[in-house]
Amino acid sequence: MATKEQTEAAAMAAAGDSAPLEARYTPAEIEAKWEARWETQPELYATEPRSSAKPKYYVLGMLPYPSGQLHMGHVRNYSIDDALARYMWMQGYNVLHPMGWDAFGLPAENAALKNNTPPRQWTLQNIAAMKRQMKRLGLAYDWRNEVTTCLPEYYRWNQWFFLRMYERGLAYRRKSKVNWCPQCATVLANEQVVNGCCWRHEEQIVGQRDLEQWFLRITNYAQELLDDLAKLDGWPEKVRTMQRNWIGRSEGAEVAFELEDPSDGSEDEEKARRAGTALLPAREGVKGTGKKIPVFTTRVDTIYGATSLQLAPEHPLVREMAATDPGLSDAVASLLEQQKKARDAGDVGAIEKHGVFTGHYAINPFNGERLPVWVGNYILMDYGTGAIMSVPAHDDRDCDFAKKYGLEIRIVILPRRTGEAAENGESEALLPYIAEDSLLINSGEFNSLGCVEAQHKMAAYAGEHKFGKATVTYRLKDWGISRQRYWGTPIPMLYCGACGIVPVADSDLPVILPENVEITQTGGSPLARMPEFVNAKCPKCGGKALRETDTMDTFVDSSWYFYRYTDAHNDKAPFATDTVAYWFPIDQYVGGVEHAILHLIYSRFWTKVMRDLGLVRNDEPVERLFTQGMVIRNGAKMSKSKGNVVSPDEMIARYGADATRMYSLFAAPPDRDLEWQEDGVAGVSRFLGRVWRFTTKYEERAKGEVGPSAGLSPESQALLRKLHQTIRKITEDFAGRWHFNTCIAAIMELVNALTAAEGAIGEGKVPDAVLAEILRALVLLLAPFAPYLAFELWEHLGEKSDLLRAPWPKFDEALAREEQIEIPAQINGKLRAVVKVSADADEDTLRDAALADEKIRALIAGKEIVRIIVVPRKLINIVVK
RNA sequence: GCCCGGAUGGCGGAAUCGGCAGACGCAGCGGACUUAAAAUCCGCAGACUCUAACAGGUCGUGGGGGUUCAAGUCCCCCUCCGGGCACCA
Repeated sequence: MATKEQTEAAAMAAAGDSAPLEARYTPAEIEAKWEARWETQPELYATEPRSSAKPKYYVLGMLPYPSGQLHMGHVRNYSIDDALARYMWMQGYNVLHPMGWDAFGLPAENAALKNNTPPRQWTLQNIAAMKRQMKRLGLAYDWRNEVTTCLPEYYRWNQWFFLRMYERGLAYRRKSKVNWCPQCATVLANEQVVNGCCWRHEEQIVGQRDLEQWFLRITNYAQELLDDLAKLDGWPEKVRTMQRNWIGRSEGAEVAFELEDPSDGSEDEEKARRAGTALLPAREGVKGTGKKIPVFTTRVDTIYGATSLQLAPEHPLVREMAATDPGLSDAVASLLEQQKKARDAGDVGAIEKHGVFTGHYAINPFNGERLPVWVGNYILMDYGTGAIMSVPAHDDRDCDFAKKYGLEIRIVILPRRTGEAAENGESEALLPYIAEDSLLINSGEFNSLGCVEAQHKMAAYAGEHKFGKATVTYRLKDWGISRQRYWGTPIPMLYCGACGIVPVADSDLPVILPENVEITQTGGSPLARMPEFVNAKCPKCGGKALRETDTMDTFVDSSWYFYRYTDAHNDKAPFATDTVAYWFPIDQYVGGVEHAILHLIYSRFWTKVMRDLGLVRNDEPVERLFTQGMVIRNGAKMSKSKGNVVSPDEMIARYGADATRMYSLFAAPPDRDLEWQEDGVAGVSRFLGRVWRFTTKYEERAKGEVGPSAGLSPESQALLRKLHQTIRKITEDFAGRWHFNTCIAAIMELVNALTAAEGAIGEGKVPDAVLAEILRALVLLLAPFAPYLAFELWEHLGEKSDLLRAPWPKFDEALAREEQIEIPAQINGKLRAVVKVSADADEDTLRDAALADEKIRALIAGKEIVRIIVVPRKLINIVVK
C-alpha cells in the first residue's frame, strides 16, 4: 500500500515533467544541493580567534537528550536560536553557536534491555541519526566543537570537578533517606519527584530508602543563588520567581524547648498530664532533663500562644522515646503507614493530619509553661529542625490539628484597630488569625509590641538567654548526585579497608565506565557486579580498595557543558580560563521552560563553584534566557500516548526544511504555545514558492548595480518604502521583541506588494536598480528564517559572497517614511471618515481637513462642537452635542 | 489554597506608548487559466440589520462594572483554560 508521502511524491514528480523547471520551487533539490555544499565546508560556521576585532556573541540552544529522533519541540527551539545566530553573523558579530548531546541517562539502559544493544552503541547511533536531522534542517553549527557527555574526554572532567569539590568539602557522603523509583531502580533528586511520583514515570509513586549517598553542598551557595537572581534581568520573571521559591529562604528564629523531667510532677497535674491536650502551668521546681528540642519558627512573636510541640515522625527524639514505649512505637508506625497509604493513593497534596501524644512535656523557655509533645504527620523532618511549636490560634495547620485533637487554642495577637479586634481577633470562629500587622497580648513583657518588632526583640531575648537565636532557613537542600545506575559518570572514589574513603588520584582519571556490561532488570548498579571494575588499589596505602559503583546524576553533565564548547578538545583542563572569559557569559540561551529550576539552578551553582576555584571569572553563566512555548496539536502537548505526534522528517520530506522551520516561527510568537497545523506548513511552503518564482523571474534585471533612490516613479517609491519599513520592523524585533511571526508576516506583505506591482515592473516603471536593491534585501531578510532558499536565491542574483556573512540590510528612515497618510476622523468616538493628509500635518491642518470633509460636515451640521481632539499622525475626534 | 500566564472571526494569530479591531496565514466561497484536474493567479470574506442595488446603520476582543473625547490595551470584581508551587513551620 502506498503511503501518503509516496502518493504525493509521485504527484510532484509527475508535475515536474510538465511544468517548466524554472517556474517551480523544488525545496528537495535546493536543500540537497546546499546541504551537500555545507557539508564540505565545516569551517563555514567557525568562530574567529579571540583577537578578532568583531564583538563576540554566544548563542545557545539547550542540548538535547539523544533519544534517536528530533521532535517538533527541538525543531522550534533550534529554529529560534539558529535564526538569531544567523542574524548576528550578518550583523558582523563573532558568533559561537554550538551543539552537543546530553548523552548519559536511563533510556539507554532501558533500550539495552529491550533491544539487547549496548547503551554506548545505542546512544552513538541515536546521536548520528539526530545529527543527520539537524544537518537536514540546515542548522548552523560548527560540529568541530561538538560535546558528547558520555565520552570519557568529557566525563573525566565531571570526575575532576567532583574531586575539586571533595577537597573543598563541597562533596560529601552521608546516609540519607532517598526518593526511590522502583521502575528506574534508582534514587531521584527532590527535583525529579513530581507530585510524589517519578518525573519519568508519571504513574509511579516514589518510595523511600536509606542509602549512603554523595551530595554536593549547593546550600552553601543558597544565599548567593538567591541574591544574584536580581542581576538576571535578561531572564523571564517567571523563571526567576520559580527559582526564588525553590530556594525558599525564610527568616525566623530557632528556639530550644527543654524536655521536662516529670519525676516530681505534682499530684494535681497527673490527670492533665496523661491527656496531653492542655498546658501545664509554670511553677517552681520544674526540672529539665537536659534534652533540648530546637524548633524553627518564622513567628516567634506568637510563642506565648504555643500550646504543644509537634515532632516529625522520623525525628530522632521520637525514635528514642518509642524505644522505651511500645504504645508510642506502634502509634508512630501507624502514622507512617497511614502517610504511605495516602501517598500511594495519590493523595499527596493534602494528607489528613494525624498525631499522637508522646507522654512527654517540654518547657517553653519564655514563660516556663510545659507543652505537651506530640508527633504530627504534617511535620517534615527535612525542613527546619523537624520540630515545631504549634500555635493553633495563629497558624492554619496548627489550628486544624488542635481542633481535631482538642488542644488548647490561645490568642496572643490582635489587629491594631480595636473595631477589627472585636470582629476578628476575639472570635474563635475566625481563627487562625495570621496578619503580621498586629499587636501582642498575653505575652508577658512583650505585650503591645507590633509583631515584626516583637520578632526581633524576642529573637534577641532568646539569644541573650542562650536558648535560641534569629536564623535563616532554606527550602533548598543539598544536591544528591548518587545514582545506582550504569550509564553515567563513575564517581571517582575508593573505599580502602585501611584508609577509609579515598579519592581517585587525578593522574588516574578518567575512571572509565566499562563497556562490556550486562544490564539486567534486578536493579542496583550493574557496576557492582563487575569485579574488574570494583577491585582497585588504594592510592594511599597500595592495599586493596573497592571502587564506588554509583554514577552521577546526569544534571552534572549539563551543569557545565556550555563551557566545554569553547575549548572542546582540551585534554589538560576542562577548558582554558582565558577562552571562557572571552565567550562568557552566554549572551542568549534558548530552551524549554521545563528546565527553569533543575538545569538552570545547578548550572548557576556550578559556575559559582568554578569561579571560586579560579576557573572562570563570571558569576553567572547566562546573560539572557529565552524560554520558548510548547508545540501542541489538537490542544495537547505532542506525545506518543496521545497519538498526536508530528514527525519533523515527514514535514521536511513533504514541504522542505525551510518551510518546516519557518512555520514553527510563523504560527505563534516564540514564547507562546504553538498549535501545529499541517495546512499552515503548506501555506508557508506556498509563500516560499512565490518568493522563488518572483525572484527567479526578475533575477536577470536584478543582477546589476543598486541605484540612486532619487527621482523615482511613485511605484518605485512605494516599493522602496515598503522595503525599508520591513527592514526596520525585522531589525527592531531581533533587538529584543522576537516576534518572528510578525517578522515573517511583514516579509509576506512585502512580497504581496511586489507581486501586486508586477504590472508596473513589467512596464518599466520600476528600474532595474530598484529591483536589484529590493530583491537583494528580500533575500537577506529571509536568510535567518529560510536559509536554504536564501542561499540559493543569493546565488541566482549573481552574488558570490557568503550569505551568512553578508551585511544585514540597513533601513533608511527617509525612504521608510510615508508621505501621505490616512487619518481616521471620528465624531463622538465613532469612525465617520478617513482624511488623507501629509504625514507631518500639524494639529490645525488636521482639524481643518476633518472639518472640511463632506461627510463630517453633514453629520455635525446643526450640532454644537464641544471639543476637538487632534492627535497628529493618529486621529481626529470631534465631540458634539 | 498560593503565585504566574492566557481568553480576540470557522482556525493559528495581529494591533509594540490608550487612538481605524481582525495585519499575515490557514480553511471557505466566487472567478481566471485548463478538455479536466493539480499547480498558479485575481477577487470576496466578524456578526446582525436595512436596501432592488448603491449606500448606510447597530453590535462586536470570556462576563460584569468603572476611568477617558477614545479601552482588546488602564482600574475593580467574576468565570473558564494552561503552567508552576503546594502541610516549607
